[in-house]
Amino acid sequence: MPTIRDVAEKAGVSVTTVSRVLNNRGYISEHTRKKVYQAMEELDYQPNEVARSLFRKKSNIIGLIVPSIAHPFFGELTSYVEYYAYCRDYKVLICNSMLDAAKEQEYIAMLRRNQVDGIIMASHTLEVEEYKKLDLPVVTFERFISDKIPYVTSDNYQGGKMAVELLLERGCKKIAHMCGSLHLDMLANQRHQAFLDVARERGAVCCTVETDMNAFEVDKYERLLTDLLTEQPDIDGLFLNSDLMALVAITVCRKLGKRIPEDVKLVGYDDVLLASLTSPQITTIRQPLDKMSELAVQLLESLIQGESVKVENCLPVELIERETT
Amino acid sequence: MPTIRDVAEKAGVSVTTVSRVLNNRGYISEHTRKKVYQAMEELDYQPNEVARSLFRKKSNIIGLIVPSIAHPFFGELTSYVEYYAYCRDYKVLICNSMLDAAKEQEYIAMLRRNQVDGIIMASHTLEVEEYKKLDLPVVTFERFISDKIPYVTSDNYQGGKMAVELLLERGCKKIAHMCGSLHLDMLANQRHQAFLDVARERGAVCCTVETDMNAFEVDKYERLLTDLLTEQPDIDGLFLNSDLMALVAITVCRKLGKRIPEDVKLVGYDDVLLASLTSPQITTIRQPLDKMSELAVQLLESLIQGESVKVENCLPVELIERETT
DNA sequence: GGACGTATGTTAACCGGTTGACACAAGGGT
DNA sequence: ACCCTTGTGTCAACCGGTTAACATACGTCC
Repeated sequence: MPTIRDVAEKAGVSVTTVSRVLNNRGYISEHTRKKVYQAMEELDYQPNEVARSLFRKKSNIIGLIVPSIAHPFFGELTSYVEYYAYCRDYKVLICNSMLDAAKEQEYIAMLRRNQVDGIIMASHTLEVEEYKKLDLPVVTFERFISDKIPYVTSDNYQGGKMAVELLLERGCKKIAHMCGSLHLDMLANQRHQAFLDVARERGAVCCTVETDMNAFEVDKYERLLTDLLTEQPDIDGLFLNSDLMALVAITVCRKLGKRIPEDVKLVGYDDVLLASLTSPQITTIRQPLDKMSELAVQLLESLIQGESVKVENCLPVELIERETT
Repeated sequence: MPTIRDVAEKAGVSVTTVSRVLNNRGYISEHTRKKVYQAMEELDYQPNEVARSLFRKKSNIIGLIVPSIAHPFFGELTSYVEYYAYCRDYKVLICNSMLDAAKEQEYIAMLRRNQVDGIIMASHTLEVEEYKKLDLPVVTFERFISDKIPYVTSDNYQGGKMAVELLLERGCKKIAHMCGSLHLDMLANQRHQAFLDVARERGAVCCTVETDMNAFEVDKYERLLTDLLTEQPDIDGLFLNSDLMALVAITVCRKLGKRIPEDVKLVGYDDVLLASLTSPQITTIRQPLDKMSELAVQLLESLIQGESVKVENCLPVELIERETT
C-alpha cells in the first residue's frame, strides 16, 4: 500500500501539500492539485483511514447490534441501516448477539475498543443500567433506557390494538398472543398490554405464550404453537409478534388440519418482505422499517455531532389486511 | 476514554510496563500485573484498537460484500460469516452492493482505505479483471476469478442435475429454469448447464428466464414468472435458482390457479430457513451454507497469515424433497 | 518599495499505542 | 566477587496521517 509519502515523492511536492490537497485546506494551485491527483491515481493511493481515525478521534464507523441478521426483520433492518449510514459516510460493524447477554456485553466492549462513533442497539438482553453506563452515543430500537438515550419505535400499543380488534371483528372468540420475553421492559410489550386491554374490554377469552429469552429459533416457535393449539383447540385467533412467528403458525395450523382463516385467524407483525409472499399471505401490522432505520441513523449522527435530539421517536404503524383474517 | 497513560499513572507504573502486561511480553511480576489490571478495571480501560491497528498494520476487520442482507440467503450467510469471523477475533464490515457495479467498486475502495485484512466477496457485478487487481486477501463465494483467489462453492452442476432429474422423474414434460444473469461467468451458471444437459439428454422441452442484473426484487420475479406461465401455460416444472424465487413462484401459481405439485412442480435452491416454513414446503437443493461460511472465513484467515490454500473449495449439495414436487 | 495575497516547503507535535535498546537494581547461585 | 535471571524504568522511533507555526518566494497593486 502506498503512503502519503509515496504520493508526495511521485508528485514532486511535500507531504504537507498532499495533505492539503486531500483535505482542501490552505492555498493550492490548480497545477499542483492536478499533479497530486495524478500521482494518487497512478499509485492507486487510498488514504489510510486508520491513521486518520486515530488523529481525528473519529472512526466514521458505527456498531449495529441485532439478535441475528438471519432473522428476516433484522436482516431488513440491517440492510436499511447500512444504506442510510453509508449515505452519511458511516460504515457499519455488525454484531449478532444471538440474544446472549454475555455476548452482547462483549460486543459492546469490542465496539468501544474499536472506537466506533456510536451504536445502534436493536438487541436488548441487558438490564437498563448496563446501557446507561455507556459513554458512547447510542440509539435504540424499541426500548426506553433513560431520557438521555433516544429510541426509535413504532406505535406498539396502537399496533396491538388494531391487531386484536381485527381478530375480534372477524369473529374470534378465543385469542392468544405470542411474544418474546416480557421480563425486560421492551416497548414491544405495549402490544401485549393492548392485547390484554382490548380483550378485557370486549370480553374475549385470551392467553399468552412467551417465547423464552434465548430462543430465536423456529423450532421453538413451532413447539410452543403446537402445544398451544392442541391444548386449547378452541383458540380461533392468533396475534403473533413477528411475521416469522406467523409463518410458523401457518405451518402448524396446516399440520393440525386447521384452516386459515376459516378455523384460525392470524395477525403477524412487522410486514417483512415475506409476509406478502406466503400462502396465504399474512395479515400484519406494518412497521415503517425503512423510515425507522433512517431515523435511527439520523439521530445517531446528530448525537455524534453533539447535537441534542428528541428522545422519543415513535412512528405510526399500519394494518395490512391480507389473507389470514 | 482513558488511555494507556492514565492506566500507567493510576497503577503507578510506566506506560511500557502497562503495554507489557497488555501484550504479555518481557518480565512482569504477579504483583505489578495485578496492580495494572486493577487500574484498567477501575478506569474501565479498553485499549484503542485503532492505534494498535495502525502500528501492527493489521486491523482484524474483514469486509463482506453481499448483494443485499435483506435477501434471506445472504442474511444467513452474513450471520454465519460474522459468527465464524468473531470466533477468530475478526470483526465484519458489511457492504450491500445491491448488485450495482459502481457501488461495489466504491465499497472495495472503502474497505482498502479502512485497511481491512481481507474481503469475502459474495456479490460479483464486476468483471474478473477488477478483482484480479486487488492486492488484498480475497475469498469469493461462487465465482472463479483466477488461480490466486480461492473460492467456496457447492456442487452446482450436481445440484442442477438433481433438481432437473427430480422434476422429470416426477413426470414433468416442459420445464423452465429461472436464474440470475448468465452474462458474468458465475459458478452458479453450472446449474443452468446441468439443466440444459439433462433436459436434452432426456428429450424434455425447456426454456430459460434470466432475471436482469440489477434486479433482486421480488416484483421483478413475480412479473417474469407470471409472463412465463401465462405465455407458456404448458410448463409443468420449474427449477428456480433460489428459494426466494420459489416462494414467489408459489404465489404466482396460486394466482394463476395452478396447483402445486399437481399442475406445476417446483424445485428451489439454497434451503434457507424459509424453505421449510412455507405452504407448501419447498423441495430444494441444500447448500451447506454453515460449512461454506466457515470455510470461507478459514481460507481468508489462512491467506491473511500468508499461508497458501486450495483454490477450489467445493462442498456437496443435497436434495431435500418436500412438498412442491 | 512596501504591503498583501497566493503558493509551497520545513519542522515539529500529536493521535494512542508497540517495541527495541539500554540502564539499573535486587536476589540467587556458584 | 561475579554472573545470571527477573523486574522495571527511560527514551526514542514508529505506524500514516493532520495540523499549526513559520519561512520563503513570486506576483501584483498602490
